[in-house]
Amino acid sequence: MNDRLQQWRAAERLALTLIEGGLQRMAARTLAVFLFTDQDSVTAGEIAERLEASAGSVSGAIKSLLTVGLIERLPAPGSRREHYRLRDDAWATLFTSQNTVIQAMLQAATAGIAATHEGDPAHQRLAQMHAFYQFLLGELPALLHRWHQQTG
Amino acid sequence: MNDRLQQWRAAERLALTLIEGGLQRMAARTLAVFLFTDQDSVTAGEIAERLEASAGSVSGAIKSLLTVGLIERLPAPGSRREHYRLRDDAWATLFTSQNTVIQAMLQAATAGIAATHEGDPAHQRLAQMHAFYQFLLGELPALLHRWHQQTG
DNA sequence: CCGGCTTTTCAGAAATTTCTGAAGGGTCAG
DNA sequence: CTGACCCTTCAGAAATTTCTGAAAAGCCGG
Repeated sequence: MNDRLQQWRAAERLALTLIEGGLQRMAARTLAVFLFTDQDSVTAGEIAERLEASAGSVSGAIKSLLTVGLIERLPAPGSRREHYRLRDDAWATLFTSQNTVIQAMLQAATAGIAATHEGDPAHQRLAQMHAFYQFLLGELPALLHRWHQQTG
Repeated sequence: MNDRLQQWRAAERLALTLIEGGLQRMAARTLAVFLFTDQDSVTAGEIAERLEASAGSVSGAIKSLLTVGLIERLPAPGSRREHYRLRDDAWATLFTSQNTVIQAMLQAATAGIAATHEGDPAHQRLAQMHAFYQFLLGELPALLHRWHQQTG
């Protein structure tokens, strides 16, 4: 029946999922708009209207999405308003942004290893942690490579 | 010099990293204790003392760590207190717990695809999203398999 | 079965995160 | 140069998350 309603529901559900995945609330809702819009690009004002949110919070959300690299600002098409759209490799980017977490884990493990003595149980546990994240860090580039090849 | 101080600092830093990774504050600090303790297992009371936190919050943290499968309750060694320790495959488990997020992403994308028409830009974007997470979901089992092989 | 020691539960407090609304800045048309 | 429009910034408000403290429940030794 009502396609619009269906889409609105799907968009809201997706936003909730994105929040689960670690995005901030308004950033997640904004990203959902970028996904579900029928236009090629949208402006901050359009997002605010669609989400019934203040211009301020939308501005903040856009800023964070830009920083992470999920959306991009389009070369101004002669209009006064800035246009944005979802980047092509947005999902891979979102996934990759966890690499920083992995690196942080590695560093934390390394620091812990340095602070403990060889034989300590803590030392061993930290070594295991280090090994796992080292492994992960090594695997991810190849994983993303396979993805890019597949879409080729 | 002061090993204890070094270890305490490393533990706190690791807790902060874990929080970045998505854990709740107290759960992260508790996990850090499990990593850095020199004992084989610890009790809730010991954790509360070390973190200078209330027994209540420690109880909540332990509960959540148990649920995610990062720690395990040990068969009572004749004592009145429950003993817990870090599970061997804790880190792989922590990583795997993101699979649920991936599955949720897939479902959200599927719902969106169903709610849009074939030619729509939104339809295409959702299809791309779906493809990526489908790919990821397919890769992860093999990744974890390689990890388990490597450790032997 | 009782007493003491632990842990769990939960309502309220504290802290943190997130949103809004208004002021300010930038840009383009005229 | 001016006016209109839109976006950004930021202090304060609102909402959510997280912690605590006290009460209650569980468990073991005696």
